[in-house]
Amino acid sequence: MEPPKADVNVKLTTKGRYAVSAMADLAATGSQGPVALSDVALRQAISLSYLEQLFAKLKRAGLVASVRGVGGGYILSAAPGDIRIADIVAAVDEQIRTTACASGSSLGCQGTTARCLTHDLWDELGRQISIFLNAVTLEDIIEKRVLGMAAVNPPRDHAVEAAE
Amino acid sequence: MEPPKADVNVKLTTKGRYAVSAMADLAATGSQGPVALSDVALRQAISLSYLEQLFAKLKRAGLVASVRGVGGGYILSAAPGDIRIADIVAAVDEQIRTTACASGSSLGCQGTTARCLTHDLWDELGRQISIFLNAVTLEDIIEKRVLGMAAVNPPRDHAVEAAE
DNA sequence: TTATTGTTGACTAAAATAGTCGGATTTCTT
DNA sequence: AAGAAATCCGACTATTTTAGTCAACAATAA
Repeated sequence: MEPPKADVNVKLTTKGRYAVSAMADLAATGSQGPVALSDVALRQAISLSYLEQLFAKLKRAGLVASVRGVGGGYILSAAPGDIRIADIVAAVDEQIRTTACASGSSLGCQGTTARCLTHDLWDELGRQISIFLNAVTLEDIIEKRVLGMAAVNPPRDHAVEAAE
Repeated sequence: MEPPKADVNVKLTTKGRYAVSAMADLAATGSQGPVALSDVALRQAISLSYLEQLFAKLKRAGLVASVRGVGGGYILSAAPGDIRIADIVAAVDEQIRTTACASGSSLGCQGTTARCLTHDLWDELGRQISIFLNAVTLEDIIEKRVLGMAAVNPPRDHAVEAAE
């Protein structure tokens, strides 16, 4: 029942998007056999060489398995419903350097000074993103079950009201 | 009662963090008079010239006002409780180019093909982040009211359970 | 044995990020 | 009037990241 390691630092680049797109492609098309990257490259309009790089990382992370030779390709290591988007992004986008103060441990920075007043903010935002990406699986994507999950507890009553 | 324009594309760089830190500094220290950037630069350990760039944008966005000359500096244009983090980030980090398919309008991409299956995902994540940053104000930060706001509605029941 | 596919690693072009630098302008103080 | 303290302004630069390319090699099925 312990939550998945809520990796606070998430980086969101097109690399991560490509990886998720490719994985979704795999989930959607490769139900019975391996899918060749050249096919994925065509469908998703991503260069083959670049896909190879991404899948090397995905494989290293244990998210896919490969079959070499003619008729080979890649297959998901688990059911689409068991692969979380957070895992994909984490496998491909190397962790962000935690800029200023190390998030997670407020040791480096004194919260007393104004210096690291924003520490909690980025920490919480990272957690927010992480929770979202951990809650969505490949299956959700191909079943289009993603929309309308937004719900955040505002801190107080001034949640949202004109400001400009 | 209409929600603030939920800007879906948020970019999160250190530039945005610096801006928020500096604004929080302003909110915390400048209750009665203008605060000179050189002071902020010292306290937040950001280069003065860089701060100047940031505050030019913040001023252009109407978030701060400036007082020139000796004893001058910057002051918040509104009460800390009325300045949302989303506004600060938006003022400083120019909008991300919407990579592949324009988010918001699914016109460019056919959701039918596997091509843009992930469209909804990034759309929703952007909305998620946006909601969060719109819900937090400068006041929340200096009052340390930010932690523990995480709450996302998972799409189904498989919300969070082992996957590796 | 040959075509197909994955595997690896080095290399590169372009863009974004994170600044720096020099000077000009305004205004307060003396 | 002079000088100091501050904002303004624009150009320039270094570093890092992104998004690839390229070439050679390895495994495997037909």
